[in-house]
Formats: sequence, C-alpha cells, structure tokens
Amino acid sequence: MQMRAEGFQVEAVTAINLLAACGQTESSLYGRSVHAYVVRRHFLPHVVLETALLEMYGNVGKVESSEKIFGQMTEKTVVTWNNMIAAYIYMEMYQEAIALFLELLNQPLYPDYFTMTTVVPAFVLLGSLRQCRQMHSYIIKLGYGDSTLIMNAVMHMYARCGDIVASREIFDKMPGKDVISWNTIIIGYAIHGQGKTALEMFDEMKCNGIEPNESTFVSVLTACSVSGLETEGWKEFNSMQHEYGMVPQIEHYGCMTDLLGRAGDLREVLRFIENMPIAPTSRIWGSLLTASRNKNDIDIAEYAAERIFQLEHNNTGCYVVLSSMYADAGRWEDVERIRSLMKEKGLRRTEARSLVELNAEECSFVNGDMSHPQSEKIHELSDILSRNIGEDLDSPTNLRDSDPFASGKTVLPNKHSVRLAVAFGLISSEPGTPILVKKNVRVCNHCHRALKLISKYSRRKIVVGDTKIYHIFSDGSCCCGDYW
DNA sequence: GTAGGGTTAG
Repeated sequence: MQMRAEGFQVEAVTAINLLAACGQTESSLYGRSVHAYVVRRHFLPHVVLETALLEMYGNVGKVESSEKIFGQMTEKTVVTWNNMIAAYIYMEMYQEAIALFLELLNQPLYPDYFTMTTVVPAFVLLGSLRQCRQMHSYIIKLGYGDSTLIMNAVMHMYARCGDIVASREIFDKMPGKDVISWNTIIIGYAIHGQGKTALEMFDEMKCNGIEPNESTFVSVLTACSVSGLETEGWKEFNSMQHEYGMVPQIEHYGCMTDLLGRAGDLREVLRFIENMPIAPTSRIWGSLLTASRNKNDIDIAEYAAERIFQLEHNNTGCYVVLSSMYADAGRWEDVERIRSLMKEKGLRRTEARSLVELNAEECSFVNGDMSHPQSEKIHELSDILSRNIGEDLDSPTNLRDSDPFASGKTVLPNKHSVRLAVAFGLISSEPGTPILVKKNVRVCNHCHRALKLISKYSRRKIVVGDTKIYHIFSDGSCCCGDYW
C-alpha cells in the first residue's frame, strides 16, 4: 500500500513536469492528453496537479479551461490564484485579472511576491489612474512598500497611467534605489515629454554613483528623441560607446533613428540607417516611415514601407500609416488598393478607444460612440466646440473615408473617440480642472490641432496619453512641439 | 509545482 502511494506521487510529479512542458507548446493537444490521463488514473483532486493543469491551459490561451479547473478546485493555494490571474493577463483580460486579485484579498491566503509582479502590469495596461492608486494602497497595506522591485513597478504604473508626479514621489522616498529605479524615472519623464528633466535625472544618477546599463541609454535616448534634443542625443550615443565601452544594440539605433527623423533631414536618416553596423529591422524602417509621415514625404514613406514588407509581410501599422498619407494627398485609388490588400490578408487595425479619467470612475469611448447614456449631450458639446474653434470639418480628407479598415461609415474628426472623451470630461468635471484621457492609438493630426484650440477655448489643461507619449494641451499649444 | 520590476514606431 505504501509502495503504491509512492508510485502515485511519482507519477503525479511526472505529470506536473510534463504539463509545464505542454504549456510551452502552441496548442493544448498534449496538455489535454495529460489531463485525460490524470483523470483516468484518479489522480485528482490534487492541488498541485490541478494548479499545473490550470497553468498549462493558461499558457496555451485556453482561459475558459483554466477557469473551469479553478472553479472546481476544492483546495487552492496562492500559486493557484497567481496562475489564474496570469492566465487572464495573458489573454489581455485585465479587468478580470484585477477582479480576481481583489477576491484573493478576501481569502485566508496571503498574496505573495508573484501575485504582485503578476498583477501590476494589468493596472498599467488598463490605464486607470484611480485603480492604480487603489493598487498602490493595497501594496502598502500588504507590506510590499519597501520592496524596490515592486515599487519600481508601481512607479512605472503611475508614469504610464499619467501621473509622473506620483511616480517621482515614490522614487524620492525609495531607500534602496537601483539602476532600474533610475531607468524607470528617466523613461517616465520621457513618456511625459520632459526630456530635459529626464537628462537631469540621468546626471543625478551618475552623481549618485549608479552605473548606467544598456537600458539606461534606451531611456536617455528616448528622452532626447521625444524632446527633439539632437545634440544631447548624439552626445549620449557617443558617450555610451566611448565612456562606458558599450556596443549600441538595435534598440539604441532605433532611438537614434527616431531622434534624427524628428530633427534632421530624411536623407540623413536614410544614410544613418544604411551605415549602421547591424542589419536594420522593420522597427528601424518603421521609424523612417513615421518620420516621412510627419514630414509628408510619400516617396521615402513608400521606400521605407517596401523595406518593411520585405522583412515582415503583415505589418498592420505600415498599412495604416501609408493609407493615411495617401488619403491626405487625395490619392484615393491608393487608399482603396491598400484597403483591398488588407482585406485579402485578413488584417484589421486596432479599434481606437479613449478612456477619460473622472473623480469616481473612468469612461471609455470608441469613434462615433453613442453607447453612453449622455451621448446626445456629449455629441452636442463636441459640435459646439468645433464651431467655436473654427474647425474645418468639410475638408476633402474628412469627406472621404481615409480609414482602410472602417466598416464603411465615415466618422468626422470631432466624433473621434478622444474628442468624445474630452467632451465628456468637460461636462463631468469642475471648471479649470485638468482633463486626463488615455488612448490606445496615436492621436490623429486633425484632433491634435483641434485639442490645442479646445484647451485654449475651454481654459483647461487637456492631457492625452497615446501609446508613446503624453500630450499636454494647454493654452493653445502642446508639449510635444507638434511632433509625435 | 509559480515569474520576475525598467527597455526604441505605428
């Protein structure tokens, strides 16, 4: 009998290890057969084995199967909970991940290090500052306020969600700042368009005797790039090689391409790319593409796009940029050509979405959104704002649908998600208070122009974070200097 | 039996 129990245990451990391997494969095929085997052999219930099954399903993207196991387990450990949270995050189900984390707080279990490092990214990706603050307070309550690792993640969470001041406060209070703490505050200022402050922090870092690493230079060069600090960028790029003996990697060349694309002439960027000691990736050509979009040079854009397509056949971003350039130039046949190409390949662009932060909640809008109970009022205000800032909604680019992925209906710029979010922010907050919006795609040129004027007209600071930086619209101008 | 803080475009 003893022998048999031991044999069981050995087999269960084998199954657990096997499941970890199955989780690394593409499909649930192997994992499912191990699952069937352990059921057949009556190994269940077995908390570790069930947790391993749950994790395996999470790793192959079968979150419903993970949920089913989680729901049926009679005994759960904190590892079980961590893996269920991770499964949600893997499927980008951030709200569910956070809900489960909150539920865990009510269990007779203690969330551990793993829980924290797993769940914090969910808050970053969700983008809600209100929920970030809540998470911060849980972390303190649970006693992780002194952990450099976790507080670095919290700093990053605040910066990404729009509160660089809170990020800095944590940084200043941190007793054991390490190189990642410094890298995080530097990139945080970069995200907020404060390149100069980022460079000051870099100086301070060196004064404090912290040795920069390769990532530090990614942060520093990004900061130079977002603020158009070309001379400083070159200086740091040279110093990383000559003072620190580092060999710039592709990501550093990426930052330099961004920097030159903003500051210099496109031919110069092209020369820089062609003289790079490493082979340019599609990310590098993408940087040139972005620069040519911003400088309205279709020839170079087409060249960059060609190079991207040689390396990557289905680069959605590339199609998006090209088609919007064609639309701006009134080249509708080309827009149509891209539209059908995309359709053929089954590629779809991310649906634009804007989240506005209010006191007690946040509210999300898509382009032309009518789902909000106050939609009528929101759209009306957006129309009033358009009139008052003298926005030209009848320009030829707006009359045609420049979006090759749209379902046929044209959404006027003043009904873009960011504009509805701002309008709702204006009616739902006190006069004079700033408005904070987060967007999952780049702000379009038209809305960028309009938001500058709306900030002046409404006498409000309007902060809009896109995937790259935070735009701060105030009194008719934007901190990005109209390059983003 | 877990995963792991920061890191270049759209």
